[in-house]
Amino acid sequence: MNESEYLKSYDKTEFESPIFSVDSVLFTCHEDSLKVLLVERSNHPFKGCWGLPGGFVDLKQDKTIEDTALRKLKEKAGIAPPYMEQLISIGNAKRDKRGWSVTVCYTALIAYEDCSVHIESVSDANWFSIEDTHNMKLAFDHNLLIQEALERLRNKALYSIVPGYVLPEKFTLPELQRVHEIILGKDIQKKSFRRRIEQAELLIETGEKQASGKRQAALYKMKEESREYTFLRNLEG
Amino acid sequence: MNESEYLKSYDKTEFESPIFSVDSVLFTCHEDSLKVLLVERSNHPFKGCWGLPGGFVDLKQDKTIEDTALRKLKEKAGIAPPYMEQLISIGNAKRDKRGWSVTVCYTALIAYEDCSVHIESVSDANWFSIEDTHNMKLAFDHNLLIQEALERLRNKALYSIVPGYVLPEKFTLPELQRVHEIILGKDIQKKSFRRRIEQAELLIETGEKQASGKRQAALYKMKEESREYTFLRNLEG
DNA sequence: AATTATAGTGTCCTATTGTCACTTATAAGT
DNA sequence: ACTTATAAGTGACAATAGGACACTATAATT
Repeated sequence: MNESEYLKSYDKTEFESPIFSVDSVLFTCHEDSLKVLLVERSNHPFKGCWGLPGGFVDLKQDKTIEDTALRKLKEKAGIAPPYMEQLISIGNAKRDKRGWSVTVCYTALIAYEDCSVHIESVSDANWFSIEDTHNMKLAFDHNLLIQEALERLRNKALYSIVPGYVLPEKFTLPELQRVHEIILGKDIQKKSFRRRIEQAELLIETGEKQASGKRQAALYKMKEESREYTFLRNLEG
Repeated sequence: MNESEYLKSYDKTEFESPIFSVDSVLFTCHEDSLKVLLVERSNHPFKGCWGLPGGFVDLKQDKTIEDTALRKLKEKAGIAPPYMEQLISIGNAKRDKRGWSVTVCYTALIAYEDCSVHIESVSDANWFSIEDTHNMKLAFDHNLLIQEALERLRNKALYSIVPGYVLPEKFTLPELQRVHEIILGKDIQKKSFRRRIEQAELLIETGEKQASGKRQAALYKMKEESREYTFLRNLEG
């Protein structure tokens, strides 16, 4: 049998395969607290429970699993997040009562301001403080996924400025530092923080200033390279 | 409809779902060269091509996707590797001619000596130098997966001693350093390398010495914690 | 015993972060 | 207009850990 004959005769329903879904842990920062987007499930299983935004691949619409994650995020948050990264996949016989199930989970970051209007308009989606989710029994193993995402984000805060993607396009260095401090749960030396960002030339100074507080802080934008950049040396964890 | 009624009526074949598979990039080090285990495919698609060891989940046998990866690796390498870590998942409409397909890919490390006998006994599996795989057209997107795994392994070599899992249980510091040098493709300062391992107390000195070469090197074992440990500061990439 | 190659150490240099006091800019109150 | 309070941003030195490289130690070979 040659390949084209094989492909014609191939029936993918012949072997039982796992249920496959895609989920996302979407973080933002608001009022000095790290938040995660949760969605109230309208269907079984875990009907009425809160869980991560996600769902099944639409084989017609989605070209990649990232498309699936983005499509589901856009439904709930209104826009595509400026930062998204694959976190982990979990697959086992127990996580879903319907049967053997696999999820690919993404981590994403977005500015609160960029989606607050949409989220407030959607009745079944809401931001929750990370600490609050620890006391909630979320759908499936979504508590675990949030925990994994949080650990990854904390690591990122130590050796990159990726956490900055929870801020609007233009932001100040004190704002960026505060985001890192919230994620790490501890204060950072202002000088250390600024110095490494300056040396690595990770930000573009817009020339504008933020008109708030006392002395006005300079506004910066992310460089595209900052997405990938990792410092040679971590901030001390 | 309550949950148990829902579960009874649930038919997972109702919605088309992607083909789902699990693959592994198994590395070892031998004769001053980084090797990867490849398997010659006996079935379509890519019949006759070399590809990564992997396959479909056996819903009866496998409890988790890691079980699937391990089962397939054991078939080809004879034993379970001492280090395994999830690398990435790739899922899209194009990677498999049979249809929309997802793979979860693992990276694993093993000592050459621990599986050479088995691999030599298996006709369809073999070690290939990383450089050689670059000139081979592997099945599916397996060239890409190897590339991703290699980048991850290089990173690990900069901030951990995880690459040591390509050595037998007991090994010398010069051997470990050589492994890192092979992976990084550049020499490392002996003193720097030894110092950081000593300071972090990552290895157990067995008290034995290796009887080869001129001066005999001390033999060490991995500590279980070394699997997770990351240095605060990288070796210079 | 001398030679040689590899294992392992001592020491100084360098780069980056930690610490913290200091200066600068702006809003608000007098 | 001047003062004051507060947050932004800088200067300077200490501490830490890797880079460089010469040195010593140990075993096999001659």
